Amino acid sequence: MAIGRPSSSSSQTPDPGAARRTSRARGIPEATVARLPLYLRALTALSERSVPTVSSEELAAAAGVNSAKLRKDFSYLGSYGTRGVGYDVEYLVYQISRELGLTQDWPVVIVGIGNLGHALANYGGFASRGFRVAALLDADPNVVGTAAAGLPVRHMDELEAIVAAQHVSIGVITTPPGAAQQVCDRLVEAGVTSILNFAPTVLTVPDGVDVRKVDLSIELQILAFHEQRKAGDEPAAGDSVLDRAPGPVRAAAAKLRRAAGGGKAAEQAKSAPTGKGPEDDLSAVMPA
Amino acid sequence: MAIGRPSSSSSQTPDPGAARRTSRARGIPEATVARLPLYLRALTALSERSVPTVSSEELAAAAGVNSAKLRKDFSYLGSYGTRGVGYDVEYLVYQISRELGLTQDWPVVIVGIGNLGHALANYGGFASRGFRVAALLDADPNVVGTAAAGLPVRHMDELEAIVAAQHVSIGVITTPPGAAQQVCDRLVEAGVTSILNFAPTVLTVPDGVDVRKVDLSIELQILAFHEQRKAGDEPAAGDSVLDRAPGPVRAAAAKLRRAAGGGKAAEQAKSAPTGKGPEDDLSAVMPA
DNA sequence: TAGATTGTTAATCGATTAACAATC
DNA sequence: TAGATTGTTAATCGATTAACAATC
Repeated sequence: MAIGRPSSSSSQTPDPGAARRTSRARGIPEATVARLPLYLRALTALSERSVPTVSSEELAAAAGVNSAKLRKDFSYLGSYGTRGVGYDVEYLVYQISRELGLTQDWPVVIVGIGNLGHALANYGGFASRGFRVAALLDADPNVVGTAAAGLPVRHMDELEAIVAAQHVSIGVITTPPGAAQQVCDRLVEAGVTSILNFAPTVLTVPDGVDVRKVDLSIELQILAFHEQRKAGDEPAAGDSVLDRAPGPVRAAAAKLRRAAGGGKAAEQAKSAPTGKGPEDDLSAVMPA
Repeated sequence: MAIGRPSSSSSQTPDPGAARRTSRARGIPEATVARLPLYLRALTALSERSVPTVSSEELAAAAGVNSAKLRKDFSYLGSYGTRGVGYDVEYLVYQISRELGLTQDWPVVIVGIGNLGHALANYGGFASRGFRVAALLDADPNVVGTAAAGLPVRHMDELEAIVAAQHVSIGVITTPPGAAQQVCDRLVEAGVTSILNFAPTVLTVPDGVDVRKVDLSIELQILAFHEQRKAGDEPAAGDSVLDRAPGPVRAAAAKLRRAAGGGKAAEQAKSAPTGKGPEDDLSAVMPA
């Protein structure tokens, strides 16, 4: 009954404490930190339109949150508003930028230059927020040497030198899932302490390294869950009556299935789209 | 002090209630729904290795969560385990797939075929979970007619016909931010009721339409926040002593700045990387 | 001053976690 | 039976929200 890699040290999702404690040290809840970029984006748009001040109600609407939450969030940063008036747009842009660490330069490396790596390399929203692409890296000799977003793709072998020379602390992984842990290990070994992982893999990292994950398919699955419930409250086709039977009946059915060494449920599982196949193979998208 | 579009109806982030209530109707908390895809992925890997059963401890490690949370999550689905033994892998794959609605076919349209649209069109993780790309759409005549992932890119004008003919209920927006709301409106008008938005824009949709958002830059900003705190607990450069002064002093300083019509803080904000510039312009990434 | 809006309080709600009885 | 592991309970924690006093 062995499974894959034991979680020898901390991995991404299971240490909500690490990140939480870090921010709690300055008293800013993680949920608030996650919303600061939304506020910053809305404020930047106002700034570009030369709007001098904005109320919590207006800014909340622009950011897509409710105003009580916004005021609560801002209260963790300090008292930056003026009662009866609102918030000074420019000042708030600066304070939030500073709080998020965006007033400094953050060199990042992107590893795995497939379509997604390309998309990220070209993403204007990075550069405008202090993130600078220090290097694009790939293991594939056919990709190395090509250009993406005006930068040459360099070989993975140069990783350590680049990280050291440019003081890179943030790495972005856009490799196929099979290469992700290995790439992660090398990034960490080279000195990277924050990783943004686009590969559908659970990464294991030492304490002190933060991993965040963006999963292109999970959001779609969550949408499907809710969509299914809109259509009429019935479960999907291919359903067995047993699946909705009371607990004890279900448990007995499960036992029978196991005893039969597969049987009905296993057949259903195999006919389901999630059964087998090249799961999560992003090689077409993400050469490494 | 006017800001952009008033939130005439519900928009994505501010209605945590809508999605929550939908799932609560069947008793499954939203946080649990969001983890089901993680469990499914781990289980699928076990299934491919022909592992027959798995304990909550092992599966939790593979999915990157703690085992108490996993058992609690599974308890909302029913009693699918066997005490002393664990969970039947194939059966659980099927049950979670069914719960997420992945045992049925979900045709999706992708609008905006830049690098990111390409990456998504090629993403193997979609097809293997019941998501079928019904059409790729773009407004740019130079893009229309080219091929991506073996499919022809079709013109936006065909949107309504495609959605109707193929019963598309899920749309993916990978356009530049300026086009996103307009595209969203057309999707909704055509009958789409779930939207996955990659454009850095707050979308406004009518009740009954779900929007989820994937933001390529927000995760990086959250990492920067934590990274900044690792370096030593000092705020970034460009800092004023006033910024860390007690509340009343800060408030007074803010008032002075406003009275002076900008002054020090505004200058700092302008020199900060988030000040001005082509914010969120993904046109290089996402032609529409 | 009167009106407007912030910052904070307190109640509520949902999520997490450890512990353990139930039971295979 | 003895060992293993689930499913559930209850405590704790963090996040959300409405309401309103403070105050511009």
